[in-house]
Formats: sequence, structure tokens, C-alpha cells
Amino acid sequence: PSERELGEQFKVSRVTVRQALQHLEAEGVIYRQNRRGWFVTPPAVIYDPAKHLSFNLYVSKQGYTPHTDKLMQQVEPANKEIAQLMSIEKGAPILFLHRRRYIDRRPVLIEKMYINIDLLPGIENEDLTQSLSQLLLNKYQHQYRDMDLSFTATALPEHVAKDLATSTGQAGLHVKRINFTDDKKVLEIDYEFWRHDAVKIEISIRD
Amino acid sequence: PSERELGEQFKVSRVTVRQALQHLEAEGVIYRQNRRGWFVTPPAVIYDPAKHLSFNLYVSKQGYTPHTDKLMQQVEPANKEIAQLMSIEKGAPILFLHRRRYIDRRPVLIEKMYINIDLLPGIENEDLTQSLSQLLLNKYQHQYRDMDLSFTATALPEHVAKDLATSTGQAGLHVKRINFTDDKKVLEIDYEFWRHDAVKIEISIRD
DNA sequence: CTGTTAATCTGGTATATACCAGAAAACTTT
DNA sequence: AAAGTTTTCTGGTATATACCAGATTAACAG
Repeated sequence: PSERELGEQFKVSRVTVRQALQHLEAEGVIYRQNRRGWFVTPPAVIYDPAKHLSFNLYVSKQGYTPHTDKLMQQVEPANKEIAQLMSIEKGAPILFLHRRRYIDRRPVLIEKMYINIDLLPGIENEDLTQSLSQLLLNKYQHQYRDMDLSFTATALPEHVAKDLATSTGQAGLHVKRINFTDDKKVLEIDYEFWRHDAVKIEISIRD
Repeated sequence: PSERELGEQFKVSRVTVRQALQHLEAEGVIYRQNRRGWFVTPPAVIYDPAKHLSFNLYVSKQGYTPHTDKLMQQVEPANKEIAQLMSIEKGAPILFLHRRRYIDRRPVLIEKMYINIDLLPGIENEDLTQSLSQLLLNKYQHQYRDMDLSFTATALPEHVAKDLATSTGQAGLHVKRINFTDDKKVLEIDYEFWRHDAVKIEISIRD
């Protein structure tokens, strides 16, 4: 029901209803879509970065339907941070890829990827709504192995919230991933913003 | 300044001030202490679970001062979940340890640990405000190796928020950790609730 | 039937106001 | 000087109301 209806039903003001709904949202029980209403949160998908599975694969394995939108793709000059991480010159061309990913038609993840085009010639002409890891394996015989991961729980930036059709300031999980080739070069850098309620990260450490 | 002062200063209502402050809080720029006021968030500590360092060690290595409160300690019967994970009988004695941990006098983490007392006889008589990993190493020659980790970004439960002197519904990071012995027995299960703005998790995966 | 326009519904943001609960400070009393 | 009490200040919760922005739906025109 809408906020106004809930207010009437429970004889409280709309402001109070909103606070209560925002509490439930913080717990991950419900979520909202911008000016469309409140919905029950579906179960979170389990994501194990160390398993090197593609989004499409682990989402469908868990019984959900994945989908990917390509928001932008272009070859662009590397900025300072990317250049430094990839050990290339600032301004050297890299492939930038901006995608939105869905689980059961719900947008849950915005990712921005910076791909080392030197190591993957011709990749900019491939279909990049598909699984990148599959493509790397089939066309370039590259398999993800070593990676550096970083997680922070933080609010979704404004443009990300917009792309996910949620409200600004919504809680999210920020993941940064650096993928290396077998010979320790930086293959790809990935910045992910997840809806906080859409994912649970599980990693096994085996020394 | 207080919410009322800010409202006067910028000629907006207190409700609006609160919303703005809550946005900044979600971004991790500021935080509040229950009925004490709003404060600037100090830098987050970097936590790498795979490095097997103790809280005291990695916090002080990064230039901060760690501190630990023991909120509760008792030998108690294992509940179903714990018993199952530890492969012991439900109701068998385990050591429960409830601690609050500080960085530079700011409470940032509540942890509840369930320790397999069979593998660590006499541990309940040790000083458990100190580093557990140090104790395990010195007294039992146990070193953390394999572990299963799980992360979710979620609101702090009511009692956790209270223990951290913050407001209910505050964003947090929930970490579950299962530590194994060298021979693959479950040594200890750890449930951690972090302030979302106090920690950044970094893991290197090297296959 | 199709495309366009207008009305309606949704949450998002804002005002002003009131009272409560607990932390901190000021003031007593001993 | 120390201990207890009161006051003041803080955020926390709640009311009622208003208008905005965008998504959805209904009505209309061709």
C-alpha cells in the first residue's frame, strides 16, 4: 500500500509512516523504486568473488534470472588512478564499460569497468552485454585468477541511485576489484555499486 | 553545531536539517552519538581478514589506538546453529564471548564469539579482553588459517546500535567468520557488527 | 486502433510545532 | 571537596500540512 494509505490505516501521519518504512528498508526487508512505491525485498544473491564465476552464471545457478544493460562503452584515455594501477601512461587508451545488471528484472548493480586494451586487442568490437569472463576465456584464453578486493558499506552516489531507480542516499555496498593476468599484469579494474539488500558476499580463505 | 543551531543558521527547519545530516551520515562523512551530537567521521580502518592479524595489531599498525570492552563472557550450551556448524551436540558447552571494540575511544564494533571449548581447554580462565589470536598462538599453538567469511551491509540491530551508542537503524556491516583448525575442525564462530563508516575490507585472492 | 494529452497517483522535500529520553552541565547540599 | 539534585541541552519521535517531480493511468482525438 502507499504511504498515505498506511497512514490512514494505522492512524499515524505520513511522516511517521515514512520513518518506519525507512527503518524496514535499512534492514533490507522492503525497498522502494523511485516514485513507484514500496516492494518486498527478494532474497539476496550470494556472491563469491574468489570463485571467478560470471554474474550470469552465479545468478542463474541460484535460481534467478540475470540481465545486463550496457549504459555506455567507449575507448577513452586513462585517468591518473587507472593509469597508475595498470602501470600504463596517463592518457593511454583503455576500454571503459558502464553496465547495469538485473536480478529477476530488478536493477541491483551498477558497474564501471576499465579494461586494459593492450592485453585484449579487438575487445571493443565484441558484444559486451555478455559475460566478460566467458569472452576472456574463449577469445583470449585468459582466466581470472589473482585479484584484489575491497568492500565498503556506503550510500549510493546520486547518479548510481538514479540508474538503480532508487532514492539518493540509499545504502549500498561498494566493491572494487582489480583482476590480474597470470603474469601479474592488471587486466581490468572494476568498480561495483550494489543495492545493499541484493547481495551477500561469501568468501572461503584456504591458505 | 546542534540541529537547532544549524536550522537557525541556514534558515531551514530542524526536520530538513536532520534529513541533510542523515544523508551525510549515510555517506559516512559524519556520525552521531546517541543524544550527544554529530561528529566528523574519522578515517576508516582497513581490515584484511585473510591476513590473520588481531584487531589490536592492525588497528595500531594503522596509527590508531585500539581498546576492548568485555560485555559478557560465559560458558553456555550451544544452540542449534552453533552446534551444527561445530559438529557438536546441541546443548554441549561452548564459550560465549561478547565484546565491544574501540578505535581511538570510538566504539566501532560489536562481536559475539562462540568458541569451541573442547579444542581449547581452560580458555575460559584467561583474560579475554586481550587478543584472542595471540592467546591461541601462545597457549595452544593454534594459528588461524582457513576461514569462511560472509559480509552483508545491513542496519544495526537495536541492541547493537545501543551498545555502539548510535541510533537504531543505523547502517552497518555484518561479518560472519568461521575459523578452522589445521585439521579442519571449527575452532570459533564470530559474528561482527561494524559501524559502516569505520571499516574498509580489503582482501587479496592469490590462487 | 494508435498516438497524444490530461488527470491522478506515487514518493520526495519542505514548513512549523510539540513533547519525550537521555547526556551533560550547573547548582545545591552535605 | 564530594555527592546528590536540578536544569539545560542534545537528538529521537510524533503531529499536521503543503507543494514538487516523475510514473502511471485514463481520457481524448485522429
